[in-house]
This record gives sequence, structure tokens and C-alpha cells, in this order.
Amino acid sequence: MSAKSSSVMWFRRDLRVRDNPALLAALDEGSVTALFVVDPAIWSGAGAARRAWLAANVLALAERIPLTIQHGDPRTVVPRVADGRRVHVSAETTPYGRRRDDAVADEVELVATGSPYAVGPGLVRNGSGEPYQVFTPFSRAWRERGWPEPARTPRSPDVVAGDSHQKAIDMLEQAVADAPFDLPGAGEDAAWRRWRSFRDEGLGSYSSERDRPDHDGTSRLSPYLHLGVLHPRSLLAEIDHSTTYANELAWREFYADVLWHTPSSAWEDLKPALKGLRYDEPEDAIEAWRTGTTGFPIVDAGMRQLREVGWMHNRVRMITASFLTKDLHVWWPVGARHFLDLLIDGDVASNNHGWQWVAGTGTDASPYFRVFNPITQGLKFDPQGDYVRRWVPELAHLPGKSAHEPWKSDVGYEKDYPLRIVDHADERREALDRYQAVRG
DNA sequence: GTCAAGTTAGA
DNA sequence: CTAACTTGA
Repeated sequence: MSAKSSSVMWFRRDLRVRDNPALLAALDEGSVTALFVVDPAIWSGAGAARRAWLAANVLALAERIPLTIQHGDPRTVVPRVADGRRVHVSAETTPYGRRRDDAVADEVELVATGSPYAVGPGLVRNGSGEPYQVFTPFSRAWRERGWPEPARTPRSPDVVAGDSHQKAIDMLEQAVADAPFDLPGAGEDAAWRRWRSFRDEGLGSYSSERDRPDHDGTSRLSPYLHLGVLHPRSLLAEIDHSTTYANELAWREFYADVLWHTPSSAWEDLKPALKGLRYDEPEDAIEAWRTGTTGFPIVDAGMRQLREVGWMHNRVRMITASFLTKDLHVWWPVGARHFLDLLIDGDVASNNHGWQWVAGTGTDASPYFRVFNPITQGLKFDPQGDYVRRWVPELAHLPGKSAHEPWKSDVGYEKDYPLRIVDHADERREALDRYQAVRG
């Protein structure tokens, strides 16, 4: 392009300046209007913590480059701001994002460069050209295919200030003020500090420590990856691709790929095999699950961690999800919805397919009869009971692993910890019976 | 330590 | 045909 002009960079799930190919593509055309649109369709459906986390990261980006902040339906706001100019984006791959972008592209020239993933969803195929349905072979092919090097960081990006909507800025600032608890540090610099600290101190022991909810052994990078404050390619460039952490990033890419091929799997069973399964709607028990008062220590600890900090250790996500679906026989979207309302890293692809993995309706040739035992899982992964005591004050007086089995202690219930709402052995059999019934 | 058990992907 | 699969009893 010879005569440099002007374009728009519309930020969505890529709230960063570093390693942002879409931003570079926009800058290649001349001066850039950097736009963020507070979309009521997303904003009104998000809980206070998710709104605060998004707002804090948008405002952090606005401190780095002049950001034009607007509010309203992107289908009308983006064309108005563009005013005939081209609009650059990172490709969005979720069902809502794709519908929205298709609609916006009817009104403006929308140019997609890159995506929130190292390998764009849809690009990894098996030998027959079909999408993978099982993680392990996907991850092998994903590694073999590879991805580009990180994009360069623009030194002094020519971003020009535009008209912001004061109401939109007020909404963001109010959301940060209304944060229900302390959030991680927002913005790219905080994200990179967390990455470097994890890379230098946590990566070596990650494969064994990641499964321990009582230790700080996870990366805690998911909230940044969720909003694109970090790009996974930036991280992969600094580590060995055979590491367990790279494999966890591959899970994220796998689920995005699955959702790309089957958008309906966001809220419906991916595999129809269990369509006829009988589900319950036990309102009181579901509420006990949400509030962390089921009487199963590891389940309650996880559910309270979720409410209190907007994040839950992944091992415990699986345990609590198994409890809702297998012990309470509740359809997985009920749990997926609750997680998405509260998790600051809640991502429709990873969250909902993780739920389907547990429920047995998802990918993976996983046995439908997999039922987590909440007590043995607790004893195995929180062997000293530290995690349970940290999140369940009614059990804080029980020493060591006895916190996992208050029913075995004379003083187990003296702080009013609730009795177990179900018998796990009974409900396990019930779950297996129901699966058998639909399989004939 | 062994078995229970379903599905996929690639040899 | 066989290995693999965030497991439980």
C-alpha cells in the first residue's frame, strides 16, 4: 500500500500490544483508531467478577495506547467508528463471535489476522482430512503442524485518539470499583510478570504440582489467555513444546477446534449417544452445590473458592463437575452456566467441553462410566487437607487428612459443617444404571 | 495389581 | 488390530 491512510483496530479477545498481528496489520495501513466496544450482549450476561476483570484489562490497555471506548451493539457501533475505513481484528472463533463478526462484515470491510490460538481452529486435521475427536492424536498433529514466531512489538504505534463514549468509560470504571474481591493484576505488564515468574519458578515442577490444589503449582495464566492479554504463541516460543504446560495449552487449542467444527456443542451434547439419558433437577441439592454445602469437603472447598476468588483449581473443577453430573444427575449445562458466570477465565470452548468430558457427552473416547469419587480424589490430591481447611472454615479444626472425612471424627461436625446430601456409592450405581439404560 | 469397559486413530 | 484414555473398586 503506497499512500498510507488510516484504519481501525477493533480489540476483542486480544487486549494486548505485544505479539498482536492484527494490530500490526492495521498499523501497516497508517494511523490507527484503536477501538473497544462494550457489547451489552456480553456485558449484561456476565457476573460482577467477569465484568471487573474485563474492564480492568480494557482500562490497562487504554493506559498503553489511546483507546476509543464505545458502548452498544457492534453491528452499529463499529461501522459508525470506521466511517468507511477498514477494520482489523483477530479472528473470533466462538459461535457468538462468529455470528457477530459476520454481521459486522456486512457493514464494513473486516480484515481478520491471527486468532487467539497458536494454530487457528479448523487447521489441524487427521489423515482423512477430518477434525480430530480425541485429544492425544490432535495434540501430536498440532505440534507437528507448528505455528509462526511471535509478531514483533510496535515501538511507537501510531494510534490516534478517537471519541469515546463517556457512559462506556463510566461502566468500565464502575465495574472495576464493584469487583467483589481482589483480582489478579490486570494488563500486559502484570501478565508478563506472572508468565516470567511461572516460567522460571513453576514450569520445572509443573507436571507433578499442577494436580495439587493445596499448592500454588498452576500457571494462573488462564485469566490472561482468556482475554488475549497474553497470546499462547508468545509463551510457546519460550518453552519446550514437549512440556506438560505446552500440553495444557494444546487442550485449550483442541477445545477451540472442536467448537469451531461443531458450534452447537457450546450448549448441546457433542455426541448424541447419551441423548436419552435421564436427568434430575434437584433444586435444593443444586443450590448446595453452588454454595459449597454438599457435605463433601473437596467439593465444597472448590465451590467456595470459585465464589470467593472467581477461579478454581482444575483438578477440583473436574471433581465438582463429576459431583453435579454423576452424584446429583444434573445435566451438564446447568453446571457449565454457573462456572461461566463466576470464573474470570471462563471460556465457552474450554469450560463447556471440559464439562462434557466429565459428563461423558463430549470428546475423548472416555468411558462413560467414569465417576470421580470425591473422597478418594480429595485424599489423593489434597493429602494433608490444606486446601479443604483453606476454603471451608467449618473444617479448619480437623487436622491433616481427617478434614476430608469429618464423619470419622468425634468433632467433625461441631462447627456446623453440613452432613452429606447424598450417598456417593448409591449415586454412583444410579449414574451407571442410567447410562446402561440409554445404551441398551 | 487387575479388571471393568467404549471409542478413536493410525499402525 | 492395538494402544490410549486426567478412573474406581
